[in-house]
Amino acid sequence: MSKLPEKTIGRLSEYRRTLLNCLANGKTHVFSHDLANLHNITAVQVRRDIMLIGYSTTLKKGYDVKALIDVIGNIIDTKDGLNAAIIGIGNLGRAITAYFNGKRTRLKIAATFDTDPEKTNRVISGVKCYPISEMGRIIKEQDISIGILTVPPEDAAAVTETLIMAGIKGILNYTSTSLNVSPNVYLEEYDMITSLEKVAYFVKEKNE
Amino acid sequence: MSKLPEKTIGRLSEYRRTLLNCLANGKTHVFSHDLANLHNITAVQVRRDIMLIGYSTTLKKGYDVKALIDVIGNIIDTKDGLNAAIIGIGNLGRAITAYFNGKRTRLKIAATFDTDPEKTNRVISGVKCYPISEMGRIIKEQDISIGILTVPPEDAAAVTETLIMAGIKGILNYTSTSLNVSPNVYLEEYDMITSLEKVAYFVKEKNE
DNA sequence: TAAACATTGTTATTTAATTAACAGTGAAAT
DNA sequence: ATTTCACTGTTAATTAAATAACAATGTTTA
Repeated sequence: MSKLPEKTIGRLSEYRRTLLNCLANGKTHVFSHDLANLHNITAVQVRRDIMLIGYSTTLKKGYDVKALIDVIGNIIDTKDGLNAAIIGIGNLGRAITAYFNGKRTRLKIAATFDTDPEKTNRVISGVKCYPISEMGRIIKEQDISIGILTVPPEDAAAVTETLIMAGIKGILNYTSTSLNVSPNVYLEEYDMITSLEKVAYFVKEKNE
Repeated sequence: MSKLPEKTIGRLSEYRRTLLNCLANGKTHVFSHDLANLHNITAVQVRRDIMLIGYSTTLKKGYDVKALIDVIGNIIDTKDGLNAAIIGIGNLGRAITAYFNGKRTRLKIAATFDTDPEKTNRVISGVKCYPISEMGRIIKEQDISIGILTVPPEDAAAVTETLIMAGIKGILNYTSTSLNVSPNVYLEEYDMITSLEKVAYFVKEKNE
């Protein structure tokens, strides 16, 4: 089951979100073209992704929602779940924490970190905030394997080093500082300014 | 100059951010491999992107930082600038507004919208917040062409419809609801849960 | 000055991702 | 029944993106 395309992984996560909605609305089956419409992609794309993860149905009544949720879960989730931590509990850190927690069973934000003494040693957005100085210890104690960076750009490099020393396995970097990590740490970067500038560019393009 | 690859546009935005940093640090020239290292990509990729936008240098002392910033600006920015609006000024909306404004000269967040009367008709993160009921009017008055959606997922579809009626040209959607828009509106979607799940998947992969 | 080197610009190749094409098959319609 | 239809699964073709290869050229070094 290894070697799934990166893009497919992203879509599987999205399919699951939609499927969970379907389930909540009492739908038991869903067609490939329904999923496609809900995600602005083609039905072929959906079927191909689902083929790649080895699920298939003999019925012509669409995919079994529950079964498909489980299959996707077995691909994306680990058996025992993973813990993540937010580093920098400003507006963005809070947004992510509040938005995410409780939504998934096998992935959770277990701790947050900050330098500001006003924020540390309190519970923020439902999660305890620790001083960054204790980060190494807490990460090991709580078995945290993913770090989400929402610190000011000038702190990103130093924080990353601490994270890696503490044995973090994956980093999701929301700062505008591009990071350099060894290949055994998975790194995903996202910059909101770039996204906005991209939209601006294509808006300009369309109007020419 | 048209038909630049989408990925190139994203990288140009990132190069410019780095170049502005270089300028602030007094660097006047930068090698392709310097830019590459700063972005975790190859020097070939950098040179190719720069080739595509038609900039070149005869010197073997790297690219002229200032000149390159200008060339990228002429690609990405419009002459007169574009205005964007945040819809939903919760934690995420605030984070984006505060993070973005003032960073660029030809792109700015000109207004924010919310339904909560506690928030409306006040200045939040430096920008005036209007009630969503006035969105159509304000968008036209202030010539806003980009909408950034940070509302709860259940409101996304309705807000989008209003935006499009008001003549918006591009949408950056941070809600978990996937949108359906006509092809003359540029749509970019980003979901943080998906990103986090992707990181979790690849962390799992690496440890097998 | 000439040789060695470093750097860019560009074409060719490879790889990744998407889309098209279509065979197979159960369900519905006649 | 049997024909038509609607869907799925999968291979083939296409398109987009990244990488490799290398010629051209200015710079440094001996």
